[in-house]
Amino acid sequence: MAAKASHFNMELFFQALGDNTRLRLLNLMGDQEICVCYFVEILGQSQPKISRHLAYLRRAGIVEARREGKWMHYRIVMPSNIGAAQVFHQTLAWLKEDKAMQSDRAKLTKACCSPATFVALQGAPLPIPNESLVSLEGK
Amino acid sequence: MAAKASHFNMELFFQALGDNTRLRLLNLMGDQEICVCYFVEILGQSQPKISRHLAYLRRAGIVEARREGKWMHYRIVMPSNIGAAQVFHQTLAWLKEDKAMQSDRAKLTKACCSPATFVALQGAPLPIPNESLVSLEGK
DNA sequence: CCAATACATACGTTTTCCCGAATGTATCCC
DNA sequence: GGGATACATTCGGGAAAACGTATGTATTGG
Repeated sequence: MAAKASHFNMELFFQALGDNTRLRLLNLMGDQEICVCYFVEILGQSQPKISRHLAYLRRAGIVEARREGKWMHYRIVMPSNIGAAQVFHQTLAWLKEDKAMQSDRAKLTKACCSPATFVALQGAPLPIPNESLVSLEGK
Repeated sequence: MAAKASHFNMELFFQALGDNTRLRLLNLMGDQEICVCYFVEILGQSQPKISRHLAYLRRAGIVEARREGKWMHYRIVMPSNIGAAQVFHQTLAWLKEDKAMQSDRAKLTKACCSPATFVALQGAPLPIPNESLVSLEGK
C-alpha cells in the first residue's frame, strides 16, 4: 500500500526552494513552530500570498501545520528521504548565513519580545521550539 | 570592483535545480567534463532543448563550457559562495543515489566504452575528469 | 446565534517557463 | 570557399506559476 512512497520528487523539492518568499518563510521557521500572523507581519506581504506559499511548502512535504484555536502554527519537517533531508538541512544552515535572512530573524525576535507593539499581533501565540528537529542540532 | 559578487542569488540557484532535465545533466557531468553530443544521445531529447538547459545552468553559475574544435565540453563549477557549494555538493551526492540517475550514468559509461555503436557519437571526444572538483572528492 | 478574528481557497489576470521548429554561428574537411 | 558537423539562439504558442482581489471556512467571544 505504501509501495510508491519510496521515490522522492527532487524536481518538486527544488522548485519549492526556488522562490524567495518561501525561503524567507523556511528561514523564519528555522527550528520553531510559528504562527501565520507573524509571517504576514514580518514579510510585510498580503495574508493570502503568505497562505498560498505555506500551502505550496506543505504540498512539497517540507512543512506541516497544526491548529491551535484560531491560529495555525507551521513548522519544518525533514523529508524521510535521506538525501533530501541532508540537502534540506544544509540549506537551512545556509539561510542562517544570509544577511537578509538574518534581518528577518531579528525582526521575528523583536516581534516576539513585544508583540503588543505590533497591532496585528495582539494576543498572537509565541513561537514554539520544534522538537522533531532537535536530533539534528548536533550536525 | 568586485564589490557586488558577494551576494549569491539563492532563488536562482534553486530554480536551476528545479527541473528534471537539468538535474540529469548535472548528474551526468558529475565529476567529468562532457561533450554536448553525449547529453543529447543519453537523454534522448532534442539538441536545442539540451542546449537551452545547459545555457540555463551556465547563467546560474553552476556549470562552465569549453570549446574544443567543433565540440563543446560542459563541466560543473562549484559556486564561490560557501553555503551554495555545500548544498550543491550534497545535491550531487544525492543524485548519485537515485535509480534513474544511476541508469543515466550507466548509459554514459556504455556509450563511452563503445561510442562507435552510437551513430550520433562517431568520433565524439570522450569525457574528461574535472580537475577543479578533485579537492572535494574526500568529502 | 451573530459579529469578529485568523486563515484558506477560488477566480481572473499577468507573467514566467518550457517546448518544438526554424534559423544562426563556429569549426572542420575537402 | 563550400558543404557538413556541432552547437547556440530565436520565435511563437501553450502550460504553469504568481499575484491581487474577493469570498469561503473555522473558531472565539458576547
